Amino acid sequence: MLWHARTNETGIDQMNLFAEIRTLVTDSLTALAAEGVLPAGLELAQVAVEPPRDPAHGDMATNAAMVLAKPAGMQPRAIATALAEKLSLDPRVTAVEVAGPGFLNLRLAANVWQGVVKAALTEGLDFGKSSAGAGRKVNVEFVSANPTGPMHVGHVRGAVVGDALARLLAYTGWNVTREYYINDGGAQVDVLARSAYERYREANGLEPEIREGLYPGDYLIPVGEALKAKFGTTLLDKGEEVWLADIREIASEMMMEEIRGDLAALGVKMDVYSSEKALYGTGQIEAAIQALRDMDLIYEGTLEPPKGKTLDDWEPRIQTLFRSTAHGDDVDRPVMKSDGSWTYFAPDIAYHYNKVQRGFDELIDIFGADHGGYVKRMKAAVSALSNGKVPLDIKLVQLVKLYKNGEPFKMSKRAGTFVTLRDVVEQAGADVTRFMMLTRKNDVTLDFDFAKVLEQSKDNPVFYVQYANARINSVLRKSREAGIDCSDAALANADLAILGHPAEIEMAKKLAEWPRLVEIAAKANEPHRIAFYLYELASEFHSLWNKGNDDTSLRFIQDGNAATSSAKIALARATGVVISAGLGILGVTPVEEMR
RNA sequence: GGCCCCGUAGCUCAGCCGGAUAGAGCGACGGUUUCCUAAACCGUAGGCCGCGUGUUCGAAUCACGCCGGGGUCACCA
Repeated sequence: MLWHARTNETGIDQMNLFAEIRTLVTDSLTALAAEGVLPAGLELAQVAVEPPRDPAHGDMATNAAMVLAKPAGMQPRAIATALAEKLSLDPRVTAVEVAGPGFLNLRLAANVWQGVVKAALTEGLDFGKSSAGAGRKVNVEFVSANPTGPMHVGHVRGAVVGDALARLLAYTGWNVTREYYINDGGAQVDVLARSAYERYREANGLEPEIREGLYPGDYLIPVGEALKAKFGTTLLDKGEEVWLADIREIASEMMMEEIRGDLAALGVKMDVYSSEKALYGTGQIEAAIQALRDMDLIYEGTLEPPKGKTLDDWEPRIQTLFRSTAHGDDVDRPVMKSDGSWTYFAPDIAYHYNKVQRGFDELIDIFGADHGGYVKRMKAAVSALSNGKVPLDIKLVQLVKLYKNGEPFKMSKRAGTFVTLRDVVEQAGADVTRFMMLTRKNDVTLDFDFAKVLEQSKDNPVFYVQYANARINSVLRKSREAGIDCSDAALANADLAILGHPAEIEMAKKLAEWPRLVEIAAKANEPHRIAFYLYELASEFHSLWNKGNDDTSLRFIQDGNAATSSAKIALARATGVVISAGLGILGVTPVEEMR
């Protein structure tokens, strides 16, 4: 067999064709150096093996000759010619040509592509998995919504992006922790408590006074009932100094219960919930600040007013500041208010310090785009507290614009058009919602049209991908009815050399991109790339399917020819495997039928 | 004013760890159903990749400077 899957150190079979061919190229270059054709000790890091944009240029292209020309002190063409000769000795390579300024274009044997189909069938959902993460620990913090109410549509995107990223990293060998930071230490939970208190009065038959600045939502009515059940009427005539702390506790816990339910409805399960409030009184904040102080990064000082922005109430005041400018920030940031209490930043520093101390090799935060101004100081803090050893990547997730039938849909608490996560999931379904949330890069705003996401047409990428999977399952169903063994093991042993039609080879080539795509997406922390790939994969499949209309030899089921059928069904099933693996990373359930 | 993000086809957006003639969907126009699900497919038309300079063998991609849009900016979280 010319092609065989490689087993890496973690025991996961992987077959990344691009990586394999790159190894072939670098091995060949090393051999040329040993033969004295090339100088010894060339740096090969810049050597890339990629699919050429134009398929007419072949299956793989490498820039090796151009990258090495200068360090080797040779003409690109000379290197290219020597390398081409070496590469053409490999049985996987059927043609090598020097092109353009010095590209080497490779064409690969059909059985290489057929081998990809086999690999997908034997490896199943592990096809494309990698050990790039090498078991390193990564913490993905996302959602972290205030525990003051149910999650609304604005939180959905962050939840989906965070969860899909976590799945993607797990798929690539990282040891992932999903974490939610509960913002329960600030004034907003006092507001929650006061709002809940009014609902408590209401539960006792009094008229609630939902003053300006309190949370008016109905979702606090059950909290009022619960408070009545617990306290009866005992708190009715008491001031908040008596009840505030208790009610804050109870109400925020109930809200977190609500939020956990919201996340579950979306299919998101956190590994760890960390509480901001729990950091107070434990000395953790003080310890984190002290650690910074020990590095001479904390000082008492006065900030300049922001230039170009008029603050009528600006007055210089002495505050405790973090010298974040020493780690790339634009101005130093206050960690303590002038009254001696911590700013929001201080516990967050302690929280991130805690994450560093828990031994994570990398931290990722998913924030809403309105927190953009917070990125540099947080990175500065982590950089300082980890001695620059733990990278923090912060993904800002842009707004979701809601549409109903093409009309913008404004959310307003007052007008009662407050769209909750539950509303979205109930109307669109968790799968559709998740996929749609990943059809844009995180830093671009996303339109979400309730009518469109439920439409069954190509306009709707979720449907389009699911439809391809349904067609594949339809083929498998019919094949089984016809008595063909459609187990993956049986299909993997089919005579795949039958898959020789260009359209079939194209399909296999698309499958071959999957491991590489996963690798790139994980390296960039960009799960949306999976969604885009799946769309392309589905497109390739629909195309092949329709070619069967004109050319019956391209149909998957070939009546009366079991061997041919098995090979073609294997190709369909391999595609289904990759679709399932991809949807799995997005947290979307593949459907078997569209009806 | 500082910082961050965005600017690619009429519209919505991919591509951006530098690679060859820049892609997809929608919309427009023209085709494809005795056939494994036409809920699909195929084709045509449509681009100073915001502008400029630089780095490079090579720039949509990197750097710097502009322009336009959005976000954000000391005791909010």
